Amino acid sequence: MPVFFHVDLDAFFAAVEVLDDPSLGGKPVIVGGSHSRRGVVSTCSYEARRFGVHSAMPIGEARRLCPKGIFRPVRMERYAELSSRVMSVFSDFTPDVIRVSIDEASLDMSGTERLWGPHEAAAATIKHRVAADTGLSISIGIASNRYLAKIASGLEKPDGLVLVRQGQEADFMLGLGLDKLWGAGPRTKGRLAELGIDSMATLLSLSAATLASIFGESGGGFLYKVCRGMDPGIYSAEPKSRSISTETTFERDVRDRQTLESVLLGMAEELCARMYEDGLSSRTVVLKIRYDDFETVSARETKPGPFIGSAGIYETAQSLLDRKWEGRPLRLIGLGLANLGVGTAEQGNLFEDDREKVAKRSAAVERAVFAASRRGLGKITRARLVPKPDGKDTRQNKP
DNA sequence: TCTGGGGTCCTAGGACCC
DNA sequence: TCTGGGGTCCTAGGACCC
Repeated sequence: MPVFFHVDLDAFFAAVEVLDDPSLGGKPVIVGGSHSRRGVVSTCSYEARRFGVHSAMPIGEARRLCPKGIFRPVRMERYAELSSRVMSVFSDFTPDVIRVSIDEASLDMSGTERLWGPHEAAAATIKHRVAADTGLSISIGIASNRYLAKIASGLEKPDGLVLVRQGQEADFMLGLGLDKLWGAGPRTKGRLAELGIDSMATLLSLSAATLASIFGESGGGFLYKVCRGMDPGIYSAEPKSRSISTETTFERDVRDRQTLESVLLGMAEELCARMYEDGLSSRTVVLKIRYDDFETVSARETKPGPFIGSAGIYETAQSLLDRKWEGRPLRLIGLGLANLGVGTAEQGNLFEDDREKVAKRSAAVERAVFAASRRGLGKITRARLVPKPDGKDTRQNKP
């Protein structure tokens, strides 16, 4: 019998802040936004949630709702470190651990009763181990498929443990409100409400064909399965495409081309370095801009062959900016690489003309520079990225 | 009180080829 | 002269998640 545990760290970022500063225990801790005017809440403690604060809420609103809240910036490296320790605990219980996000994992615990006893006992053991090794608290959902386990893990947070018994999958879903459906966001829920579908039972009464006609083949199929307690296959496959991206929201809107270009140049270099580190290559650049009225536009360009070095990425970004930007003030700019594949550009089938030889040589130099800066041999950067002595660096969270 | 950053997947339409 | 599907690649936008 297949059995999956879904494990979710409770208020993870806020819990780490309390762990590292125990005087925060029992207080409304709100992580996010750093010092930015335009930040949002990333995670907050359960004490803060009692004031109505929640994830993705603008920091200003959180401050208004919870004036005595303790606001902390995001320390992603520290969270990543603890996340790794927690994940390694999970690996002691089963070799099949899917790390879903920094604070969640899906464990295939099928056939582990001999080793760890009944599932609820095993879950309790995992909780103890995580608490002993890291001081953190987790919630666990247990079910015969990953989707139900995921739902179950969220029902009794914090420190929750919910088991969906074999054969009870459909009944379990029937007992839940539509608000508990994972994978149906505000848009889908709104559409369901419009159609008068206000309960799991009503949703269950609709045929697969009806659902597909309303929500499309994929969305309809998802809803059809999920309300029956069947696995829609949320974490099953390897990701089809990989992409990496970076974006920044300016402290104040920007309409100066020079500023935008220097931000793009820094982004091109950062993305290029990440791509090399992961041993990937890409032929597609994606530019994203958001105007002051929040209108968001993207543009992409795919080249016949992979990018070699950051120069080509930067040049493509510039031409995309030419094509898309209307010159109105921007609140955000972002750059990404899509269609990432394994293998460095050198291994791709490229024409060996002279220009490319030169490009390769400069890419090799660039890689050496990235490697050197990773080893801490001083910060090497292009002159254009150094803030002018009199000017302000408008980039946020970028020292 | 305005709305972060990093991802994945889906859809619809166009281009191009057979 | 007009009309077909099917397949693949690409683009832009949107939904959703943590």
